[in-house]
Amino acid sequence: MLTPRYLYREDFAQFEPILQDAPHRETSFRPGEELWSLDEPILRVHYVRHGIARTSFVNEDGHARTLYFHGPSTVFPGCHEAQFKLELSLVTCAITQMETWEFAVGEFRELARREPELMSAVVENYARQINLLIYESAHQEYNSVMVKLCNLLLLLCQDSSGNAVRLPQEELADILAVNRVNVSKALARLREEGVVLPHRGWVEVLDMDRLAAHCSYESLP
Amino acid sequence: MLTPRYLYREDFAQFEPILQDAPHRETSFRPGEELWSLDEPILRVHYVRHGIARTSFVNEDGHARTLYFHGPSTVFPGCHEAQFKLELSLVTCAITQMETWEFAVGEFRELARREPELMSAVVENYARQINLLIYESAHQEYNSVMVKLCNLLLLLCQDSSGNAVRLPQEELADILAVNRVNVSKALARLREEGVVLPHRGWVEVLDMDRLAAHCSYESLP
DNA sequence: CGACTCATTGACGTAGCTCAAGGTATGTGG
DNA sequence: CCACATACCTTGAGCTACGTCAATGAGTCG
Repeated sequence: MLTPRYLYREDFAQFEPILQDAPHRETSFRPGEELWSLDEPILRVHYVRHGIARTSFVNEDGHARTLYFHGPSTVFPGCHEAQFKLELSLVTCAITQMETWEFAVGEFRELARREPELMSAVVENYARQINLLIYESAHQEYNSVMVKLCNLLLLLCQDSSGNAVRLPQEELADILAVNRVNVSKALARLREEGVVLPHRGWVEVLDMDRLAAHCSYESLP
Repeated sequence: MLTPRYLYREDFAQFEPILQDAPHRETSFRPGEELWSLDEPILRVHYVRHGIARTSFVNEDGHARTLYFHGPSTVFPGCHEAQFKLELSLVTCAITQMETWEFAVGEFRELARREPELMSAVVENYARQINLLIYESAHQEYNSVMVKLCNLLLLLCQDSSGNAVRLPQEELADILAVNRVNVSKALARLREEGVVLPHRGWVEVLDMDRLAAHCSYESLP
């Protein structure tokens, strides 16, 4: 039974030889550079060789909500044919140095049709996205900032198999769609309880069990 | 450019002959009957011949959030292999009399692998779900109850190509994850403005243009 | 050292939740 | 056709979690 994941990685590792043989362009991005930008329809697909990118949705007022992170051996944004208005408001931004293989979305789609295994992996990947989004919109929405934050910290620790969440508080707030100040206040309470130790730019989890005790059922493994 | 849709229909109409030939079981459901229930892993796929179902996510505390509606010629929930913990909290319930063809999920998956066109339709369908969920979790979350409600009414009218939303206020509240009382209050304001006329069990939209004026950019066609 | 980003803390206002009481359509059985 | 039960809807009062604003502090880098 799988729990939601914010960081995607390794989902397409087995297809690297196939992808290498298919026509593509080798591209690289510096930290902060955008893989695609606002108002840009989705015409390219990236296979990540190295580095991590963040995809977020930018509202009319400029508020950005982080949706997920893409790590090595992942493909995004996908290969569906329909074009959605909302996709124009998505931004993907390299947060570390990145190397990718870039495909035209139509060619990637044809490749996937010829290779049923690859197509199945695309479906699995979409299913994982749906799972995360249902989790956020149907479950997290009802939780208090405190529970939301604990859920997020727990899931991020599971993603990275460690006890360090290497994101600044503003990033955490953007993932949760809550105010940065309230993230700080919730962390202060958790620090008093001895559950976490906030640092500049990252959060250290001291007591994973007590963190889990704050979490909701859907977030536990 | 497509906007989000809460009601799915006709997406798989062209595959009806293929599906008819594949091994399946003809099933029917009365209004209120559950196609699948809480704590039930997803082992079956339905192709809807007639009627409408509602899928919702049920929280620990019993709060249900409506995710989407499935109408004629749609397939759901899909055919991915991974099993997510969250899926145990999903409930699909017939809201009208329904006739469906039921497939074992594994067999449907094999069928889709043999028929690339069908697999592509599955991908398009997943993409549409992702689009709706991003809309809800990244966009609607920031809006006030008033704007949320107007967005929903507009999109539902587009789904049904009419000016009547045939859902009780409690259903609207469950889609928006807001309180039923606040839906009532927002509708009262819209009634004063002459935009809508609330009835028992449904809402009539009197002035579509002024309704759209309340809506946010992402919700407009 | 100064400039920058990131974090902390407090004061304040308000949107939306909860509770509660009452009103109005719809359906059923006598 | 009326009495009654059952949804569904309306409106108001009170509370609180969270957003906003603002001022200060603390780590990092050139």
